Amino acid sequence: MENIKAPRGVRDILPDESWKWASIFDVTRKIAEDFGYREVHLPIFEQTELFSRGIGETTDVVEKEMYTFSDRSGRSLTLRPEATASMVRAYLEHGMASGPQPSKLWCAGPMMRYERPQKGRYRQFWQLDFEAIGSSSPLVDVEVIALSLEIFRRLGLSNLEVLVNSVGCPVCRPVYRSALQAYLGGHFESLCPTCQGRYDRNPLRILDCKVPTCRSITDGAPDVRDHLCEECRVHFDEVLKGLALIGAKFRIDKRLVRGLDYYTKTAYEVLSGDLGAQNAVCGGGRYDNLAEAIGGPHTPGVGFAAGLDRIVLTMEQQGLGFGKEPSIFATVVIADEGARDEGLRLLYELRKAGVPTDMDASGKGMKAQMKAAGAAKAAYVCLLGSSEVVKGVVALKEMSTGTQAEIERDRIVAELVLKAGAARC
RNA sequence: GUGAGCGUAGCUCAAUUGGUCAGAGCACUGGACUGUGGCUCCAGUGGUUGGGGGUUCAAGUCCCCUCGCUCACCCCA
Repeated sequence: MENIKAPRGVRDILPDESWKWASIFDVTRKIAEDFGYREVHLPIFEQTELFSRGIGETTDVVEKEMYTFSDRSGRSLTLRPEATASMVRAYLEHGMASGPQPSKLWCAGPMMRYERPQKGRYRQFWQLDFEAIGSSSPLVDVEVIALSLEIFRRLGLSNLEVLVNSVGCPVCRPVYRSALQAYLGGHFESLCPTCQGRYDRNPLRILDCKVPTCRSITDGAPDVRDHLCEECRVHFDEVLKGLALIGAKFRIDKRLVRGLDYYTKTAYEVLSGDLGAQNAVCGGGRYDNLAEAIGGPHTPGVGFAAGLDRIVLTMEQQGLGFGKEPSIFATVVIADEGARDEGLRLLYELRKAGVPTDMDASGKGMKAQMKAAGAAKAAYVCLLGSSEVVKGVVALKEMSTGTQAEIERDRIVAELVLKAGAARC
């Protein structure tokens, strides 16, 4: 066990941090209920084809970021790099189309991508994933976006930017693509090398380039909105109208394109101003062709994924609170060995009664036990020595004030249950 | 995959031009206060200075390699 460390790009979420994560899950779970989304737990590995066909063979994720391996029977499996494809797979596999539509589902869990780690980017990262599958209504797009914004609102996040765009559909995207290529062709020599490479493979990505010269070229590029087909144009307008109606703050960004092939129509992103270069805290959109791509019937869907690691980073950066950190409520302190048995009994009576209680197990001196109680931020100490045991009492010390009083042994549990209950409110 | 910066006790960091430089604070454990925490004081545990090689009388301190971390490109949550 010497020198074995966690693999590159993964990390341990330790107690000082994990309780913050738990509080975010609490908030998320409540919002899911408020919006009518039900939780599912999905496998963290799937057949490789699910992702290669669903996300798109030529995407970066599939080409170079997947953890793919064969199991002992030779099947090719892949650690999930995202959840949407799994969600749609589960929807199809369990015939959810026969239930009320759309199926509104969510899940939370780790995703794995083989990338170079940097601020806000890990090889195993956590996402909150919400999907509404089985409806093509723009109101569902609105709901999904609104849900993500509600999460950030309740967590108290500020300095966020919401970008919305439409990436069209198989009917109009090729038209726009050609128009874009025609325009960019005139500036080909001025584009950066990577963009020149993107020109044929994925010209839409050039809109996203950060190189200043590319940006100034694309400033004058044709706008997707002028090339959407009737259906996509109407859909986009409805989404924008719906967002405006519910008072969502957002900006239309014609440069917004998504890296995954399955997106159609609505694409959106939420950016945090308090992260590094990896500033997307949430991204999503509509994927009406995903189900077919993985072998199912045509099934529209829309959803988003929010990055938990990045949410936590942003919240810490903004100095936001995470609710109350759990701590022990009472500590049983033994003054001498003659009280140890009684102390043990009291410890478990309190625990059974639901009072978070601890007690030293290693035979430390009383002073050390008191110190530990203080360090654990216990609100009360139940002090037991031989004399207390004989008298049938417990010396109850309130740590914040230092005051101490003797309570009858048979009343102590009820007393602490009461105090603990009051402390929770 | 590419580039830059950095790697000294659990944590945060010291160590003049290579020469008692392997230290401090915090944390932890114990003690001063033999039945009482948060303050103070004292002591102790803890490092083959990421690893390997080289230069030198002498290297955390210079050179090379390697591993790792961080940030950025790329891409995205």
